[in-house]
Amino acid sequence: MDIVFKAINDPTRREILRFLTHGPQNAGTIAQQFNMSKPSISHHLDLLKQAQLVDFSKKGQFLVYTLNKSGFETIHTWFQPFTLFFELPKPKIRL
Amino acid sequence: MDIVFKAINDPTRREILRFLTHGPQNAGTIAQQFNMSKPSISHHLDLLKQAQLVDFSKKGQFLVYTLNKSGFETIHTWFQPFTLFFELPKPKIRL
DNA sequence: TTTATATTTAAATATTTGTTTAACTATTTA
DNA sequence: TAAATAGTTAAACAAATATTTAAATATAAA
Repeated sequence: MDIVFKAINDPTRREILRFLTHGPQNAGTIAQQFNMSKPSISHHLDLLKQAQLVDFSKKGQFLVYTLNKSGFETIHTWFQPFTLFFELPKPKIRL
Repeated sequence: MDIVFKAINDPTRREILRFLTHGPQNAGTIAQQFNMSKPSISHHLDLLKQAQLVDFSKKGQFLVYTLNKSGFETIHTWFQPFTLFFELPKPKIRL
């Protein structure tokens, strides 16, 4: 659980997640969006992977990253009691 | 925005937030829940305050902390696009 | 094969973070 | 007023983090 919160703490990683809502992307394509070295992005992707916020599959020489529902469910589960407390509009994620 | 994610990154701070769903609590009462020095808890409360996840008011010699909706709304707003993403129909087979 | 491309892993480093002890401020009680 | 209580602020430091450059791995193209 800790790893998910660690993962979304970094602004670059949050941008990567946002970028992936547009669909699956190669590591290189993701790296291009940021003024940052590839190893740094690779490190961020690794952390997002550990948090199960992204997943990847190998397509030839490319690694294609996608959003992974599991990590987001973890966040949702943590957040739920507070939405009840405040009666915030409920996130519509399907569990 | 960054400060909110920083705030919820720490497990002690997440426990404090959870504890406050039971209602307003004095700093001292909060500190008692944790095997940790008061200054450390005070520091965590300060960060939660900066993130607008908690608020406090002075009652005599006591500081009474409560949950603050603002910070949670920030999290909710950030989370929303991902809930929408996972509601979309499953990706179709590529032709 | 050899070379180029895509990406990760490793090593090094500066910055940030969480914790503690000690000192300080404010309020209550005797 | 003096002493006790509630809590914060300050200083110091070890541990964790994000970044970079350089080296390594794997696949594709020539």
